[in-house]
This record gives sequence, C-alpha cells and structure tokens, in this order.
Amino acid sequence: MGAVKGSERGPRLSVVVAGQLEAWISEQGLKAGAQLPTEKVLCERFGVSRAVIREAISRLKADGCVMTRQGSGAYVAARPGQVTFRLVRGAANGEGTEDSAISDREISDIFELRYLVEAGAAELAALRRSPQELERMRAALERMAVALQTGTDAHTDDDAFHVAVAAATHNPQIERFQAFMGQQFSDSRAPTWNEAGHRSGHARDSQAEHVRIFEAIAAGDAAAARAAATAHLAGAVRRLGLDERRWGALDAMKREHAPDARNEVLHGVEEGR
Amino acid sequence: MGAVKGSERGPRLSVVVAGQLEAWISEQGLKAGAQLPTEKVLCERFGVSRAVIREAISRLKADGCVMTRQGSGAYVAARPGQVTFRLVRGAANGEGTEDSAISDREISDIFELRYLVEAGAAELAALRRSPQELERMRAALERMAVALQTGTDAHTDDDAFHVAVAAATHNPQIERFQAFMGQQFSDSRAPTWNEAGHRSGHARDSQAEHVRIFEAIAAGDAAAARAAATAHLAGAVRRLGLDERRWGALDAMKREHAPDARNEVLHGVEEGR
DNA sequence: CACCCCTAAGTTGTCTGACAACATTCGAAT
DNA sequence: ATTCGAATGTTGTCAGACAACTTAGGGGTG
Repeated sequence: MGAVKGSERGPRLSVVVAGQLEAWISEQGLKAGAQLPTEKVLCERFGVSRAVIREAISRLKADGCVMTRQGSGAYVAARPGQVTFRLVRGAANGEGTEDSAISDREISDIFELRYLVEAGAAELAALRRSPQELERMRAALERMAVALQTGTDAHTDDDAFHVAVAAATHNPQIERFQAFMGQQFSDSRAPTWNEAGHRSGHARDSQAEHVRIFEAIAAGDAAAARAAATAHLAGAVRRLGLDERRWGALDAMKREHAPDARNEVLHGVEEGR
Repeated sequence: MGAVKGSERGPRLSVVVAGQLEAWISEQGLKAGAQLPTEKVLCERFGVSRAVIREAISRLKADGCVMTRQGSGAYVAARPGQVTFRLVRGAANGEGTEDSAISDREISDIFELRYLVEAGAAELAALRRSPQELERMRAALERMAVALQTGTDAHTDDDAFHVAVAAATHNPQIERFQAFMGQQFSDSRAPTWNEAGHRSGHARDSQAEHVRIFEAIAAGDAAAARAAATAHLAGAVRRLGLDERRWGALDAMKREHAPDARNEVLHGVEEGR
C-alpha cells in the first residue's frame, strides 16, 4: 500500500484515506479490540499529514467501526460491522451528493422495504392500538382531510399518520424505523399533495387509503390492516408512475382479505372536521 | 452563546461542540441549504481552535445533517433529519459503550422488527427466487447441517442463509437491511449454536425451521414462506427465553396457512450432504 | 446596455509544528 | 516482592500558514 496520490483523483483526501484505512483493517483481519497503528505511522504510510489522518479516523469513529482512547491509541470497535443503516448506498457516501438523481428502480426498492415494514406494522397496530394512539391517527387524518378541501400541502401530516401507526405497535424500534424512512424521502409524498396531486385526485385517493388503514386498525382486524397498508403502498407506487409490474403479485395477495370489516368508528373524517 | 468551558467537564471537546452546534442549528431554525457561519466565526463563538470546529463539523457531516463545499462554506444538508438508522438508541452514542446491557424488552422489539422484514422478504423471495439464489440458500443450509452433526458453530452460516433469502428478493435495499440486522446482533444467534444449543436441541430446531423456509421459497409458495419465517422468528424468541406473550397473536396468524405445500425439491439437506 | 473574462477576496482543505492531557511501562526505593 | 514515580509514547488541542476552490465584482468588448 503506497502513497495515495495519483490513484484516486477524487477530492476530499480524508475520505479517500478513510476508505483505504477501513479496507486495510478488514484486509488485515483485525478483530474487535485490536489496536490500530499510531497516527504518526499512518501519516507516513499514507503520505499525508496528521490532520488528514485524524479526520479519516474521525469518520471511522462516527461510522462506529473504530474507537479511540486518549493517550492509548485507536482500536477496532467491538461491533466491527456497520452500526448504522443508510438507504441509497450511492448517495451519502462522499459529501454533498444532492444532485445524484435516485433512479426509479431505487425508489421502487425503497418502497418495497417500506411495504414490508408498514404492512407488518399495520398488522401489529391492529392488535395493540390503544385509544390514545387511535386518536393520534385520527387527528392526522383530520388534518389531511382539511388540507384535501383547502387544497394545501399536508405531507407532514401524511408522515405523522404513518408514524402514529408505527407507534401503535408499542415497539419503539419500529416507530423509529418508520420515522427514519418517512424522513428519508418526504419528497416522494410531494407529488401527492402539491397542486397537481390535488387536481389529479392523487391526494383524494391517498386519503381514502389512509382511512381504510385506520378503520382496519380501529376494528382490530390485523389481516385487513395489512391488506389496506399494502394497497396504500401499491397505490403510491402507481401514483408515482413507478414500475408496477413488481407489485402485481402483492396486489393479488392483499386481495385475499376483502376489506369488508370496515365499521363506523370514525365519522366526519372524510368530510373534514 | 458563550464559551464552552466549565459547563461541560466531559472529555472530547469536539463532540461537545458538535452537540452545541447541532442544537444551535435547530434552535436557529435553519432550513435545508442554509449556510452556516464560517469556521473562523465558529472558532470565536465557541472559544476553541479551528481543529476542534473542523472535527465537530466532520461529525455532523458524518451524521448527514451538514454538508460542506470547499471554497464556499458549510450548509445544512438537504435532508436535515437522520440519514442513518441505528438500533438500540442507548448504546452507540458516545464511544465504547460496550457495557450497556441491552434489555430483554429491547431485544424482543428488535426481533419483532426482524419479523416484519424477514417474513416479507421470505414472501417476496418465494415469488422471485432464481436457481442461483436457491443454490446459495441450500449451500448455507448444508453448512449448517454439517455443523449440526459435528456440533460446531455455524452462526455465520445462519446469517448467510437469511441474507441469501433477502438477496432472493432482488431488492438490494432489503438485502442490505437484512445484512445490517444480522450483523447487529449476531450475539443472539450464539445460544443456538454453542454447546448448550446443540445439547438442548436448539440448533436442530432452528435448522428444521430453516429447511421449512427454504422449501416454501423453493416451491414458490409465498404464504407458506411467510408462515415459515414467522415460525422461525417465534421459535428464536422462545429459545432465547424472551417474552412470548407478544408473539402469541403472530403465531395464530401464521397458522392460517398450513405449510402443507412442502415438496421435495431438496433432498439430502436434512442429513447433511 | 448586455455579455464575457478576469482579478480579488473569502472559505474550506491540507500541511507543519508545538504543547497539553492521558496511558503505559519500567526502574528505583521501600 | 510490592509500590511509587518518572520517562516515554499516544491522542487531543492549539496556532499559523499555504493551496485549492468558489463567489462576487470590475473592467473590457460586442
């Protein structure tokens, strides 16, 4: 492993060194707790200054695979693997890769992961929801209903509804994951709630699906809740014009459980307050 | 906002500054794309050197809420929220918090999240698996079968099997999430594959559940695959002695689909090569 | 007046050197 | 043999400087 220069033309010397250092660690087969070379040694080995080495190590620390103790040294963290999960591997790698357009395929993949979690979350929510949590969902639904009539944006309330469903599972991990997913691409909810979305009826359709999810959860019908959540995700994919082919099979699955268990727990939500 | 000294006696000045800076950003209500003060200004404001400021900003960059452009400045990232998802909020916060024992409740919660993803992944895998991916699962199964006879550890192959299932969804996001979850707590698989696990039959039971998952996926029976995956997770919870109460309802659900669609695609896996 | 190039100032990225805080080690005194 | 302490090495922090880059503004040209 010689100098870095030349091989990588990329900017941000520190991230290059961080990558090479991480590769070197796994390549050397260093186990948890193993001590890394000192900063001075690394400086010589990579041919960069200590500032760069420190910044690279700082990156690895933030990534969780390295830990440092002042006066002692740097060590491989106990959990050497990835401690964090990020969507869309392509982006968020270097620095500000805002312009890296996410492909439709990637969005479709993420929606599918959403499907897995949200369908299951709706299922569990139907089994465990408390009155307070139902009220929280209803409040979000109501805000969306108002926005539907006034033609305003309500993607925040959309997100809040889904988080409320996840919260009703009484599982903080699921709730946090849902919040994470929602925050990640609130952009994908924009086409539903902007002017075009209101005009084309996307907002109305989405809201109807939300109501169906809520009703199933309120009724305690886990299968119907799963089906309604699946239908909602499939509808979102359709509205975004993504690849529908992959979702055909899931549509078929959800149709096993007809959503006839709808009851009248909530009234006045559809027409907004 | 005055100097930092005194208020926080804690070590790692940079992480303190990082926290204060992050708090300052949200407190100022800076929106995505807003420019942060220059490093020189921040040095004066926090009363620290530029190295500390740079390390603090580096942390925020790694966290994803800040982005820098050389020659221009530092900006609030487009997605101000969390870009990464980490399990177990308590740990992995500061440095080496190895000793923070994870509660049974947290493990149970994480298993439930695993259930959501793995059950859905098995479902999708049954619909999309290719011969190559089936072979990959079979190879992992075979390695586990060998380990079952020799009484050796195979938790790595256990993980590999589940990742292979996730890979069969043809969805890299799901695969990466499964790999993430598996890596996170490979510890939880140890009680299945250590000596005690072999003696108590836990390894055998787990392997039988794996085979059932594989057979359902090989047969292309999505419902059976979901049921088998659910049964596997429920079995794992039982073996770990976690709270079984929460899993009763899920067990009931899986029983809707009797796993009678088992066929004989694979032979010789149960008895190990 | 509109447009383009080019200079200048400002900002982040990197380098260098030094000192402080802390950990480890090894020798000396008890 | 045990304990204490100094020496040494490592990371954390500080200070100053230059390089690479971006941006804004001025001057020239059409």
